[in-house]
Amino acid sequence: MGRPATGKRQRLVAAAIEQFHRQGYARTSLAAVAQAAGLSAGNIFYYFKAKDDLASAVIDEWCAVQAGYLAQLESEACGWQRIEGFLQQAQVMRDVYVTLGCPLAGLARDLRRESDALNGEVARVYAVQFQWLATQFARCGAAPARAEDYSRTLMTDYHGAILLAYTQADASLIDDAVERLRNWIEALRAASLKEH
Amino acid sequence: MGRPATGKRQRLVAAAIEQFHRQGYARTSLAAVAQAAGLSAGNIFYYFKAKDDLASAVIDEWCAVQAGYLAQLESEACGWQRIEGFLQQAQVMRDVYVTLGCPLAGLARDLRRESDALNGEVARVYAVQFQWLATQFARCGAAPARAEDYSRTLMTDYHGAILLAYTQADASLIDDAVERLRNWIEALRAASLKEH
DNA sequence: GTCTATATATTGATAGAC
DNA sequence: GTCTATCAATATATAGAC
Repeated sequence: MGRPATGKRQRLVAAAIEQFHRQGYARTSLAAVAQAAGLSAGNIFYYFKAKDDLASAVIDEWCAVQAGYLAQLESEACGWQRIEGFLQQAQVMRDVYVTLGCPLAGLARDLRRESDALNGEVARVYAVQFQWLATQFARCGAAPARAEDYSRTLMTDYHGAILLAYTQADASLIDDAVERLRNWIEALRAASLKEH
Repeated sequence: MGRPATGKRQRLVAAAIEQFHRQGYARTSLAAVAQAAGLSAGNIFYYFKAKDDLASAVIDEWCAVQAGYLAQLESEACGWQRIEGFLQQAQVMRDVYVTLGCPLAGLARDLRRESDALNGEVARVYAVQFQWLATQFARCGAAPARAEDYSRTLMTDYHGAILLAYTQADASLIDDAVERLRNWIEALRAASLKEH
């Protein structure tokens, strides 16, 4: 790969993730990212030959972060508890979401408007969540089509709550949605127990 | 007000609305907005002394557009039909939402990251929707606290669907959410009829 | 292979002409 | 009151030094 072992590339990606989230892609200058990572202004172009490439690396990192988080969740809990564990992410990150919004939603908008090349790349990160949830619902006994439908319902309500909590600066929209979804999951579980 | 009668100001706002939606706030140059409105590059600063002021005018216009749309809905339908009419907005605008996302959500992100002065201004536009829905639910017989809760539930699912339809470039997420919410509203209506 | 000095383009904004 | 020529700052990107 020819990547240097100094870890500067990783530091650049980490700095980019934070600044993209905080200020958005367009407003974040490569010079600022380089500086935050301890490099001189123009040096970042050695590691990423264009701003697009840095964005691409950021998306890859988000995919890895999400996959890692969900894998950990899978090792810690079982069945319906895994799905409820997913909801906890919104509460753990609540204040960040209210202040800066969901980083994925921000990136999705920024990158789709900025570069055709990156169009749809962020969808991959969401797809990780969609698919993981569908898998969990299926393992809880839902038929494949049902499992996917449940996943989409949960994702829609979940990310809608994060979005509006951000725009309205009102954390209670997240709390309410999480409670609503918990009740919904409980009802599904009760119904599935009845069947057997 | 001292505003010119030529309508140039209105044309600037209209051009800004479209370009902010299409490319985002940061990437939209004032020169491009001026040109789209038929003015020379620097002339826009006569009508808006800073980019912030143009953004502020755009938000005001969005508030007026939303209020106008909801007032029309109120004159065309009654009771539960009004709430179902609200859902239709997502289906009428479906293709635009999938391609460019919800313009309010885009503005909310852009402006909040760009300027502290405009922080929370976009919340006013969403608030128009929140409040209108709560009013309609209340008129359908829901207690005030319940009506507000219903409004928040509908808004969360509704805007979540628009968001994910955009990020995933998948219109069916909107269709599914609208159908789900229609059924939910029908269930509420049936339950309220039972009470009386 | 790693980094720095510099080019080029574009931006938001202003001073001042008509 | 209306608009134009121009500024100063900042951005991405490159050529080439170490």
